[in-house]
Amino acid sequence: MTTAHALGARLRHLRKSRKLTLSALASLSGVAVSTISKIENGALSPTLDKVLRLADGLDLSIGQLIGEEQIDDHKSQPNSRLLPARADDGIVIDTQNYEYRYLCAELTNKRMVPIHARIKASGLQEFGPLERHGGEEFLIVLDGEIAVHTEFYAPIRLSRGESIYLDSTMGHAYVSVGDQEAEVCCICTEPLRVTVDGQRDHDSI
Amino acid sequence: MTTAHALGARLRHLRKSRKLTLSALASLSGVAVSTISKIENGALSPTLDKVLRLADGLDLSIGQLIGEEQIDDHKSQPNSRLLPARADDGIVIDTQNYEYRYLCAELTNKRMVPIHARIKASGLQEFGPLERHGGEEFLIVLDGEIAVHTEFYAPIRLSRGESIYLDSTMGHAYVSVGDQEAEVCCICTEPLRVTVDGQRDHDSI
DNA sequence: ATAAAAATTTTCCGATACGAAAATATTTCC
DNA sequence: GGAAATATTTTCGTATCGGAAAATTTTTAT
Repeated sequence: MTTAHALGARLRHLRKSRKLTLSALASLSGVAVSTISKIENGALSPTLDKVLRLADGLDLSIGQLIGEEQIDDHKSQPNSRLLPARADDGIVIDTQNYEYRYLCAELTNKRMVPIHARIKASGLQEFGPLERHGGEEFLIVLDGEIAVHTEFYAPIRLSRGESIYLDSTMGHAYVSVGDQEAEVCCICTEPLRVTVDGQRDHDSI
Repeated sequence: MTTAHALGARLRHLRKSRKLTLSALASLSGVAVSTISKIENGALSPTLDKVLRLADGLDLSIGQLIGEEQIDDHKSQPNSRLLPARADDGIVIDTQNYEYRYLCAELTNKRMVPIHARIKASGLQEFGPLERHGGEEFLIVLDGEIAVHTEFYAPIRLSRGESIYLDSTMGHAYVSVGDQEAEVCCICTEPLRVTVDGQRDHDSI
């Protein structure tokens, strides 16, 4: 079975990368050397019991050992990435309601997605159905004035310098108020495929 | 053994709460009825193989089935929180280098920490040692001009509307350039205890 | 190159997981 | 209450897991 084999390879890799011998891991985990060897070679489909002990010995969660869960470097491994976004940098996506500009898009694997947007729509009927997606978002008005329409709250007006935090799973729409198109900066916790011309085709807000 | 028993109880609870019979779960997971029964009664220490199939049948990750990992509401259960931050809202913290204003602080358990700040320091020597903390941060200049000093990069200047994304584990400092104090909006992925008068005592940037 | 040491794989066998079917318990419906 | 239906547990045989020790392979040292 492919899963068993995958686990074997994974376990071996994790053990080797920590420079542990079979017997070292055996004493850390309380699983016999021969058993670990067989697991690594896919000659055995281990009981949960053994897998939990191995995960414990390797100081991993079972999800991490199995490969379901990311082995997270965020906390342990200090990164040192940096990327400024100049005035006209960024990937621009133009939609009915917004003109998005993805900031710092060259920096991948970010935990936040910062977006600069011009808000073109100025009324809910013009906007269409509320948007919804995973995660949370924070928005601050850089210029102009906007109204925030949501599924469960009365509309809220925000002017320059004001901001809002909301759960993106709740339907929401930002529309400009007044004559000028408002500018905002929006930071999302999860990327989303945005609809352009009814087709989802861009990593987006 | 307590672990086996715990898994049994957990599995039974999860199955019942979904109103599944043993045979229903059996056909969902491909594990025999008798085996599931024995696992639930702690009469058996199942192989990883079976546990993975059960997790799959219950539409859970193995971590969630085992109880190591939270059964997470973030993704499945849409929240609907919302909080606007008005011009003079927010918790203000005054330090040597910055005057912080925590936005939307009443909304707890956020995945991002938005902060409005006035940058008081205007030179590195005035600033003191670089700051560092966990997570990542995104900063956009609302007014004025700043210089970004970091541990590993040459200083970077940003003026109004420009922004930067960086790993907060890298030493960093923002200082105002020119005569006026710059205003910025900074969003962090992790709260940090900030030092005031040399004592860490506030949840902060 | 050879011996010694260390690491890994294989062998062997007792213990146990697993599934089919039988036995028992529980629920449903007159 | 009793019969039928449904759900769960138990039984039992086979397959396989798991550990100790033997056999093999790899590494280290001289």
